[in-house]
Amino acid sequence: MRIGGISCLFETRGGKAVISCRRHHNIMMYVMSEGLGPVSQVPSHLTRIPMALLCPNTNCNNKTVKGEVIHKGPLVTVATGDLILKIIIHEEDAMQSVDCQRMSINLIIFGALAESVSHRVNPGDVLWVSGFTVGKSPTANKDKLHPCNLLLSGEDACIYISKQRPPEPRSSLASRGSSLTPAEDLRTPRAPRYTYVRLDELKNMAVVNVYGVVVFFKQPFKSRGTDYCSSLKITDQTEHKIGCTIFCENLEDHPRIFQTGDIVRMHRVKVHPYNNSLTLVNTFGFSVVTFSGTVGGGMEPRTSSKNFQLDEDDRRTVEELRAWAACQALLSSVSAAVPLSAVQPNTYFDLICQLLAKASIDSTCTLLRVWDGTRCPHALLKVIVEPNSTEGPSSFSKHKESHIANVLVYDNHVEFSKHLKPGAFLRIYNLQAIPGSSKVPDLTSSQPVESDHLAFHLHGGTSYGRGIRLLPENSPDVQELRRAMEAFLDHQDEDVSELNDSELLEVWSTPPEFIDGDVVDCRTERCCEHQLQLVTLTQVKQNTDGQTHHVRAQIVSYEPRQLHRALKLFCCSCSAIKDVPDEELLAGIFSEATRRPTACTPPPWALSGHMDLPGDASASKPSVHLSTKLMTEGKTEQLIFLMGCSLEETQHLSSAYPNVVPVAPSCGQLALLDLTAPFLFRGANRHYGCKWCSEAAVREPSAAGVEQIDETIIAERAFLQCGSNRYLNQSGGSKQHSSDHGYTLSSGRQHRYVMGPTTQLCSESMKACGTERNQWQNVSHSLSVSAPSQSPHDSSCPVQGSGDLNDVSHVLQMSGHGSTCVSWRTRQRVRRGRARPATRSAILWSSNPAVKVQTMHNEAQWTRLDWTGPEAQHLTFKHIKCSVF
DNA sequence: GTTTAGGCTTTG
Repeated sequence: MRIGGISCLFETRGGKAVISCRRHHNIMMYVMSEGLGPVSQVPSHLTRIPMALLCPNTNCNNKTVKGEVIHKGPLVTVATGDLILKIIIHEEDAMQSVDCQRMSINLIIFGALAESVSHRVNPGDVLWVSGFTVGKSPTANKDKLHPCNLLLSGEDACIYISKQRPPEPRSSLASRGSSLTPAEDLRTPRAPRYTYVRLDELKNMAVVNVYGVVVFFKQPFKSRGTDYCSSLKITDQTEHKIGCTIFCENLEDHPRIFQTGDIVRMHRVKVHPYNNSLTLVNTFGFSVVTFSGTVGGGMEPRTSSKNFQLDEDDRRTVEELRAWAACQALLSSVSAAVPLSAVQPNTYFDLICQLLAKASIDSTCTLLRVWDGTRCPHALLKVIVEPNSTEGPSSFSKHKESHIANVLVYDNHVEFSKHLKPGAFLRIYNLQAIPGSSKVPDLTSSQPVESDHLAFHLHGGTSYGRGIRLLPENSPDVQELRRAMEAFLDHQDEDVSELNDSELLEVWSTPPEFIDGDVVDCRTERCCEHQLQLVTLTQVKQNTDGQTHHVRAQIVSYEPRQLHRALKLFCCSCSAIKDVPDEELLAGIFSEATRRPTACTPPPWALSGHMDLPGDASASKPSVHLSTKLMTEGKTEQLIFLMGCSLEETQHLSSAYPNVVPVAPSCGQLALLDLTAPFLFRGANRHYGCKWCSEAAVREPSAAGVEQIDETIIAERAFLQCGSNRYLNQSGGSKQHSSDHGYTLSSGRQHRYVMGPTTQLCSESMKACGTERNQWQNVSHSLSVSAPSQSPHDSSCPVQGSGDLNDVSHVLQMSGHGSTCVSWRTRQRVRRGRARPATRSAILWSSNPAVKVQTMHNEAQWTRLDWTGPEAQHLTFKHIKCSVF
């Protein structure tokens, strides 16, 4: 409703209308009283449209979308002062047949409406929205919600709110079993509910379900038995504090606690006596769900359970515990996370940060280079490490460097750190800030450690909850971190904009062939000590005398648009560079190979047989060839040669066997497939041969040969892990992967393919074909990058997600071998109420592997690159603005 | 239907 053209806030409470008008805000929000039927208050000219039917060209005139709020994000203030709020609503009464991804949708609300809604809407409320526009959701691949967003801004945007019934005064902890109203029973038949026991009513050896506020916790650590062990202490309104010990083999089954004050719901824990008190230990069927402890915060359950239930009573219980805990002293003394800007010397604190780079110092110490967008007022410890021992960028701009903290983590945390990737968001628990000099292990005298600087140490062990936790993207802490980083980057942009582009010689895509004859203004933040002599980039490239030139470069756009195209296969032997083949092409090569006549003489060193693939009794069985030598050494499964498998099946099997080589009959003998296809599958990583340098022959592997693979793999382990982490899954496990690739990768007992009892061994009449050693030397020479497949994510949103992009640049930097392509991070920014991609990315190629391309770490600033003449001949500039100086 | 650990008074 709009009154006299003045935008208003209109509420009805208990049947009474409350109208307030604000001249300067366009707020159209209606809070409907519970007593009145909400539908009757939504204007009749609005037609409800099911969420499933929403698409970017939907006609939104006089349409309304209804849904229950299942998530409310924080109110975000962007650099321009605009406000943005994201809410997820769920269409509860959608038809069963509807694609469930389309039943929940993001609402992006801008301006004053965002602020009002943020204050008045809570999870559980039901909204009718109108006056929206439909946009493509850039996060659909990630959040698995509706492929569209509803955007609410401007005068037409309007939200009708039906408030959730206020909590009843009774305690929901007491008697859940009888709390259903008859109406609820009739509407939705529910699974049996759980009864929760208060912490003062625990009976010895009873198996119970409990709720509690976390007052202490340790991250899961490896026990001496088979499991990881989590230790936590919880309390509730009874003020009893109960220790809990959770043993689970899988980390994801442990409570996902980020901080004290979080709320846990545990099912099936057993009460054990210990030291004159009671402890809860998980028992069969255990499951745990964790919620943020923030009053009014989101209700996203953190759990790995697939069938968990969460109803109104649960939400109420969580809110009651939140409200209760907020008034207790028990949590006020806990160490809250502290930004770098507020770190005090000689204190222990938690740091929420992003990992930028890491480097191993020695077997007991790893350096984590982190930042949180704020600057520590104290001088920070500098640790000098070899650039090639660093994972992630080895240097940063001076400005960014001043915001980076060096964290030294010890002992058990070293192991955990191995799994961290640059770009990850972390909470580091119980960091100590130590002033003064600090000895860092294994640093030579040429690598001095500065004194009187603040050093951050994460000591070994798990005492005081010491540990590191990966934070998910949707955590409020990460969102806040991102805002701080955006602020940093925005500030940086302001510095850059002071440069006058017209004063610079700009070169797009290719180096210029001439200079206008005018003197180029060489003002720059860097001073060059050499004599300045202006030359063109062409002259730089043609120069053969080895003179060093300085080139100033700034990225203005990026290529290729599809990120996976940024990865190239590079052959060190012949310097060939080629694209990573896409999945369709590869599938075709495998498919063609399976159709070949199978008559073939296996080599004499192999034992051959068949492999049973589950669920495919009618199809011809793939052949498998194993090395007799490896078998006698007990390494039968180290390396298998597979014939007659599709790409998908090969990928499946590579999750169960460490080294899988696809082969096909060729001229009656065993041969590798066309070398366009990978010749070795190692987990999620694929290794490619070079068509020009490698022979497509299969030779007998030896233990030495297999070790050679291992050496190669070990040498490249970090970058291989990168590939595997990116393309296998995000959950850290090795089980699922579906939509991105169109097939599922599985491992573990459940889906493991086995070589069944039908394996036939026929070792006679086989023929050798070559020596063993060269084959694997070829392997080490020709393998390059793990192959990403063409995923819908890449093709539709090439610049989405800094994580992916970080991965790419990371992979490229790690690829070593002279594969000199460099990529920069891009970032998505929100400005003036709209998401606007600010692309700062480029790829620089060198056709000569000997040329080491210098890295530019600051995507928005001019960076100086130094090359000597002969090296420059091999350089190609793409989509960067260059100026010689 | 077995085992693991059972905070903590740190500290390279």
